[in-house]
Amino acid sequence: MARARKRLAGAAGPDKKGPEGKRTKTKNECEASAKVENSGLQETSEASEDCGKNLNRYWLMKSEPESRLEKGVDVKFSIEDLKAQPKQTTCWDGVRNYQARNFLRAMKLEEDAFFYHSNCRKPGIAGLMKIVKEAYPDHTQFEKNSPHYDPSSKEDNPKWSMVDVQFVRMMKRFIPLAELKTHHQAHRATGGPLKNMVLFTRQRLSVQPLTREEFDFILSLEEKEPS
DNA sequence: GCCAACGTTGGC
DNA sequence: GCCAACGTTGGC
Repeated sequence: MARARKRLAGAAGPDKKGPEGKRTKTKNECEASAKVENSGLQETSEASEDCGKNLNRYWLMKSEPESRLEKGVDVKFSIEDLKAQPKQTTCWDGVRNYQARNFLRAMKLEEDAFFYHSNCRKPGIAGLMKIVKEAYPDHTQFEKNSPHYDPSSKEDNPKWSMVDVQFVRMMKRFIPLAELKTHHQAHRATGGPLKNMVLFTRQRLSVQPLTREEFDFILSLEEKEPS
């Protein structure tokens, strides 16, 4: 059950109603399957380009590898902590942002996700994990002692979700945020694969999608010398 | 520790 | 429904 507390996502705090509702965007042509009902994030491509087989999506999930107390509870959870879990699996609890939650709900079994270290001395991508259980209610929203307790959420209509993730491997080398940013900035000029990477276009979003091109490009960086 | 970015709250 | 105040995220 992992005591682990992942980083909550985005602004926090209890809420009332949430910017839900007007989630309409959808890519209709692909129908039912992979629709991420969230704002106008990944505007173009992605979801729509592969109605055929790869409805697969790729993800980046942030967690804090260094100790920090939140309501008296240490929220530290690094990739080493994930490796140390039974079956190297944990539930990704504590996400309290609607956009991030909607991405959690869009995740499918076996999809890949980068494990990102945030709010630390060396921010960046540390490793790879995969989704091993699709979205279900985050129990910590009902736990009064949890830093992520949400008194406005009711058991018969849970507001927040989580998925289970399993460690896959470490990156062959750690990919620092600064390096990703350098590529992002270059790609904005050249039209390269990281030009729209959500890590830079939507700050503070702790669960985010990547395109296949972004995912593959980042994997290719493993083979290169640090820039 | 600073502070920019940005989501949320609540008065009006 | 606008928008200023406020709180959080997270790099530096």
